[in-house]
Amino acid sequence: MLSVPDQIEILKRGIVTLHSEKELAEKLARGKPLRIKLGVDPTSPDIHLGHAVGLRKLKQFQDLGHQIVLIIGDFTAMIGDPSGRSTTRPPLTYEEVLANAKTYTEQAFLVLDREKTEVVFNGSWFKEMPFMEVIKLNARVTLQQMLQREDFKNRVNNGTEVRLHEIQYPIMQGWDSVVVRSDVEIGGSDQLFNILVGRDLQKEEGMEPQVCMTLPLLEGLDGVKKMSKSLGNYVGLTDAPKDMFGKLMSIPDELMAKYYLLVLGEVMDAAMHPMEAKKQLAAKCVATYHSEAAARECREDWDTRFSKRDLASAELPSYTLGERRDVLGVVQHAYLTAFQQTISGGDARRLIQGGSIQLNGEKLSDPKAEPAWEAGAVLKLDKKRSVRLTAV
RNA sequence: GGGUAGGUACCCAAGUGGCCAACGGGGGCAGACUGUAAAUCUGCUGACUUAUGUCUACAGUGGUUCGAAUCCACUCCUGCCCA
Repeated sequence: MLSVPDQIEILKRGIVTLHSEKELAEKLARGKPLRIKLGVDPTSPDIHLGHAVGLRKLKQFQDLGHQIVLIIGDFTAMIGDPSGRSTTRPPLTYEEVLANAKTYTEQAFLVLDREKTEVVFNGSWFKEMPFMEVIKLNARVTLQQMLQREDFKNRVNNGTEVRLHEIQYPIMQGWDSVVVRSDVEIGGSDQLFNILVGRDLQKEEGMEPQVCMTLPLLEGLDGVKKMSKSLGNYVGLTDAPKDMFGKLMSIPDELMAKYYLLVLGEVMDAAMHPMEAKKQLAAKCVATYHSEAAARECREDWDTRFSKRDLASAELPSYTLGERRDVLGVVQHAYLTAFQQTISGGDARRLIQGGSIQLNGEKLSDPKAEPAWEAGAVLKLDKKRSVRLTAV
């Protein structure tokens, strides 16, 4: 095992807060593997790069020989973490949560070492908890403490509802720490309050409080809001290589340095042309979650399609005409067969009239026209998607 | 429990009998411009193979009316004040 200062040096990289470095040093100094907790709520089936920030930190701990405890919040997911939210989360059924949990852990192991990770479901202790215990737990936290939280405070002030189950969330997350006897808990910076509740509860149970470590939140593709599935501004770990590459290319320039740091754990070369820097970011990310080969392919594909604007020689999904020959029908059919996406006639019409639909570079702006479709021709559907006609 | 203000499209929000598929903003999509992005400008943003057309939609159910998001009744839901 590395020396304490060396470990701390690695672990402190890229974090926002650490309560406290002294406590962490003391724990590390004992020379025994620490129990590192990260709780994730399977509210959606996919993990994205935002979640991966925490997982990468865990991996560092894991590589240093510590024990990772990944808590799957099957129970807390049904409440939904109110952190940073301005409205109550829509409830999920338990079946949905379990299904999500399954794919979730699979994806977490794209980053973590499966063999060395302890995975527990918090439903295993909350599901059967007697109401008496719930009351006791609740007695330990005051309403005033809860209302200090920015998100609750804002909601109260704005007259938006705050449901009582939502204020249970921090208590439950804190209790998780007691149950798994964590030495360190990791979370996004919005988790600070919740993690600190865990410290309080541990102290009350006569345990040594966990060290609290928070990480920056990764902004999503829009560059402003936190990356999240519900906002649709995320890059999924299992996104197809080309999607992953394309999405990363669409992030605002200002965000690149942060992505380099949090997604790749690297420092961006500020001297590099932004375009090149972004391509490398995208390629490295694809290489991490897919393969080097895939990364190279994506990059070449990107260069042909966008940098050289040479759709003709790019590799595109092939598309075979259906019954209908008019532009409107073909567009709808192409979306459906090549991308499994149903678009309404209205949407198709809007794309056509907006000039998005192009056949070999020529705009097809009349929905009812029946142009001469030829095998090998390139039909552009929208910014990112084109198809190549096969048989006619 | 009492009083009171409300519930309009993805979100905020206007509209208070016909001119309403519903102003405006945000968001989203597309085009031009680019470096892919940002910024800017433009168009679009309920569904139906554009139709002076039909259907579905202004919390829900019923009603009044030639005609309702708009009026009435009841129901459900939320905020605020009081208990």
